[in-house]
Amino acid sequence: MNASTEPSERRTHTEQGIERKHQLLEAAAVLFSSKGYANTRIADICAAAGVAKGLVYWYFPTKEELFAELVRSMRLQLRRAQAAAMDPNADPLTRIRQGTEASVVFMAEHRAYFALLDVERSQDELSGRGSDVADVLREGSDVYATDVIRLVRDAQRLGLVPDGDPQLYAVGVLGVVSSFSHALRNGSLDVDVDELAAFVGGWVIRALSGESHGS
Amino acid sequence: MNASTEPSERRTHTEQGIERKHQLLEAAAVLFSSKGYANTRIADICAAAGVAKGLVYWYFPTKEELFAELVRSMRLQLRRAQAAAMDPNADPLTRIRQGTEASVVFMAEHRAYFALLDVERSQDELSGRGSDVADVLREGSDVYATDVIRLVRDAQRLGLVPDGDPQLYAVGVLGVVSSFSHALRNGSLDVDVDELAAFVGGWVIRALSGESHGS
DNA sequence: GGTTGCCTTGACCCGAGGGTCAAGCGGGTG
DNA sequence: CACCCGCTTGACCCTCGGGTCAAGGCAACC
Repeated sequence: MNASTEPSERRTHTEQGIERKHQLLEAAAVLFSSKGYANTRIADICAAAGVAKGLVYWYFPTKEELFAELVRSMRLQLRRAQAAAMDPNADPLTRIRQGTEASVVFMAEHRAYFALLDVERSQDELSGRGSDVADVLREGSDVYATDVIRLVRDAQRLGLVPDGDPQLYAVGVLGVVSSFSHALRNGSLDVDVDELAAFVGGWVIRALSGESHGS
Repeated sequence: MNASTEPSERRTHTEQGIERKHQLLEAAAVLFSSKGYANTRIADICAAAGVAKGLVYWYFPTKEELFAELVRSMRLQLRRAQAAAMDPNADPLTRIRQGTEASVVFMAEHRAYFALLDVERSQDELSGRGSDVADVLREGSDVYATDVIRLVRDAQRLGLVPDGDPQLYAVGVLGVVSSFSHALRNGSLDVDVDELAAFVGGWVIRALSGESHGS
């Protein structure tokens, strides 16, 4: 009922072992995001990585846990990218725009992988019932929400955003990023990445404030 | 490779048969949208509808086709709701807002069922490979897109929306509706429906024009 | 050379679940 | 009454795929 998150019964890996694990995660990421979780067989992952099927279970307890690890890792990277992009001295609205643009760029650069985070929408797909994974996903998506909610509150306090439920604004902000991510992936959206990021940033700012803010 | 869309080999149904078919669709809708497509067993649907398992295959060739029929039906209803809400004499921007608000209301009223349309995002889940269903989904989501794109173009021509790729605007509009739909379903979003609709309508208008338009 | 422990293999197991089928039921029609 | 046909059943089949396992390598260290 636990294992994996951190302690208990953890295997020790050599240099080579760690690398092999990354290979598997890499292969899994590509397949999951192109064919979807359900349509990706353990055997596919192994074939892609060029190893035998049993090996997966040396590194991961279950398919779900392998997936969860991928999601955690992607999320960590994304948050780092966001944090790096947000100027701590800027006003909340600007910070939201910076975070949004960073998300778009990140998602474009990691197209394949980013699809995984999109799964948070269809969590239901995974949670047959209280699988540990379901928790990981839920708790994870909340992180972004609370972040944005806080920024929106700050912005409202400064009069940059009109009054209204901050949660609603947050849903809008997160949703639009997710939408463009999705559209960019399976879509006929062949625009320049920076252009797209700017567009989305502008979209969010206009939606939040009703005014176009300069870059 | 065809069957079902219309012709060939179609069974004739009695009054009772049609009703039974609706029962099955109803049960399937509830289960699919609460547990997801992959986690819903044919057996579950039958249990919920109180019939034997074999009966499903009297009315539907496969599980996928049953699903596709649900999606088609939901989409039809939604488009009707949108069309009814849009004033043919209003300006394009207003029409977009009306369509958006209608979508939100529709989605709130059909919470459970609407989840199915959300699946269009995770089409990949279904399309193990060129399954007919994948086509139905793709082609279907395009309908909304082209509609919105046309309206955006009109609005731009009238100077109501700044220049820029109409497709990008369309993705934003459709995405935000989908996002709020999703948030409302599995979410802590317990706001009044009309209030939410108004919020989303306003959001879209601001994002499109940079100005708040009155209701 | 032996031993310990990380790593790798591929054949195997087994439950789940989509789909089939032969049989039966009941109402309408000739 | 006999027949057809739409409808209903539930046992059965069979594939697919996640997960297991016993049997090896191959280092490094003693």
